[in-house]
Amino acid sequence: MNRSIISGEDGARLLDQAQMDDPLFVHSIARALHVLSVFHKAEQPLSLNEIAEASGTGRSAAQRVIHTLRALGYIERDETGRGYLPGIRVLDHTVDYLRLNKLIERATPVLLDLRKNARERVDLSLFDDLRVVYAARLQSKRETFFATLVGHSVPTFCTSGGRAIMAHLTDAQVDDIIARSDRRPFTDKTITTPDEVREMVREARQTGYALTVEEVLVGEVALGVAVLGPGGRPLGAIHVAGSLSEWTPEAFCNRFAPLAVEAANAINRLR
Amino acid sequence: MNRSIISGEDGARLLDQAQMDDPLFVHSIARALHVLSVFHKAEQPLSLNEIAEASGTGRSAAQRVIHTLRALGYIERDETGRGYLPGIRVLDHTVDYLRLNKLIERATPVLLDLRKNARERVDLSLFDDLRVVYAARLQSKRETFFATLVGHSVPTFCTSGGRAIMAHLTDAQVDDIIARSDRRPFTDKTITTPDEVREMVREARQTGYALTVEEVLVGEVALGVAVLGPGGRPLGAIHVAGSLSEWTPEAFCNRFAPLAVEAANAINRLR
DNA sequence: AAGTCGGTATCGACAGGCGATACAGATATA
DNA sequence: TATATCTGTATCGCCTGTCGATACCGACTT
Repeated sequence: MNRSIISGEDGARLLDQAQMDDPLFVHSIARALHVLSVFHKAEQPLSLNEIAEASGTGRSAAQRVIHTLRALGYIERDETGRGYLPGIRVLDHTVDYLRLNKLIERATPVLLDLRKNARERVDLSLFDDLRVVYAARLQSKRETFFATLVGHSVPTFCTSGGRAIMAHLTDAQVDDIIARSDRRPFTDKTITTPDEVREMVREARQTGYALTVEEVLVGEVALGVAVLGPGGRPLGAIHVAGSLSEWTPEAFCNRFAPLAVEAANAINRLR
Repeated sequence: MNRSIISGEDGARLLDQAQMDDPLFVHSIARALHVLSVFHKAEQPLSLNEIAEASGTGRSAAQRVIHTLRALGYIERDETGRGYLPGIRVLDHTVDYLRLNKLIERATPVLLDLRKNARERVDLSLFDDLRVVYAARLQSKRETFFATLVGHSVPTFCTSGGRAIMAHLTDAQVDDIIARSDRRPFTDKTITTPDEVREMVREARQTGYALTVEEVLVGEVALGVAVLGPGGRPLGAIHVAGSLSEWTPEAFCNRFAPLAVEAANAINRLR
């Protein structure tokens, strides 16, 4: 049974025991955000009871949290039908994050230029440990709903950008990421064995880019190149994604690898 | 002095007296989210003291809130230089909001199709009282950084989409929105007087769309059509935006008004 | 050194959030 | 119609977890 792409990576980091007895840690904040995070696994509006159960919070606490988040605009009622949904207010923080992120700012013009030349979908993803998060998405002609979503995250180990990023980490760090990752496959082609992933990373170290074929989405070929920060540390990656109905993996690679590598270099130089 | 587009509309709704003595209202949540909202007015990383001052929270409380939000990934340190920034974790909620919003889901394919035909920038904005919030952005060839930001918000009264939305409200509601809006101009062409705005809304009621020329961005012409929900209530709008270097307002209107109206109808029918 | 600013840590008091419980309306099952 | 099970909402006293004050440490400036 393959994994659904819909729910994506679970961003909910379970609160470890460590911060349970951190005197500076404000638990009510964690509870509230944990309640809001429950929607990450949801595929429809959630009722009070569902939220309470899914978040492990009691009914009473969940009620008060929802009440508060609703008053602040972070949760809304589903207009048609019953239940709650995330509120539009979360988008205020989205734009704050995107706006204030220096990498996104300096990458955007380069990406727009790349998309103009490539005429395929171009994305910028940000490295976040076990996952990469799409922060900018420039569509091509025909796309799916999910290919337009900012904030969508996918595992580092099985994406082109993630492998290009790992190519700039030490072997120990790569092994660590692979070991801690949930490596359930998305498609029949998802490469999940540690050895194979390591091999892909080694290849990426040679060529300067990583190519994945149908590892996350059937019919999709994607090419990723890492974007670097101070000290050569990888901060994210740029992706070019196309359809196997139009390209063989080899042709795709020949056509876009130089463009993408050049774009990544341009971004790195802007530092 | 014209208003900067950078900071956008201030999404921070001040907590009224009403919820001060609401027994269900959890104040620590409000405080935390208020601290996070401080970045809405920021244009660079903020220090602890700046956050404390800007949020009106004391140093101690701000410290604990920041500490907690940082542990959860909602705030990060600026790697180069000092201070704090919003954390990547906020994008998890972004994707939850976008994913679970039925309007966005059913509008996306239509928008992608519209952009394919129009070959200009196409946006979907959502109606949120005094402002409209961009929820989907499909770029054209050359764009600016800000034109790619999901979550960016602009005032209802002076945008094409906002006026198209107001055309579906009662006169009383329109007057209310105009009266409560911060009507400082963005450019020299921003129409700010209540009478003129009302006149534009009346026009939009006639034609079924609204056109704005350089009211938010110099050199930009934008056309908006409302998207409706149950009972004919406007939920948002689709926009087509182009450059005055390529189009006269009339030509732009003749070319794209039919396309945009048709697209909006298609979205409404999908209900 | 003396001053400022950034970030961190400690601690006792008391407000404010916690859980339990109850209530009301809608939809379902018999 | 009665009964059950969902919704969402409201009340209240106890006790815990958060608050503000204050102190501390290091990095820059002057």
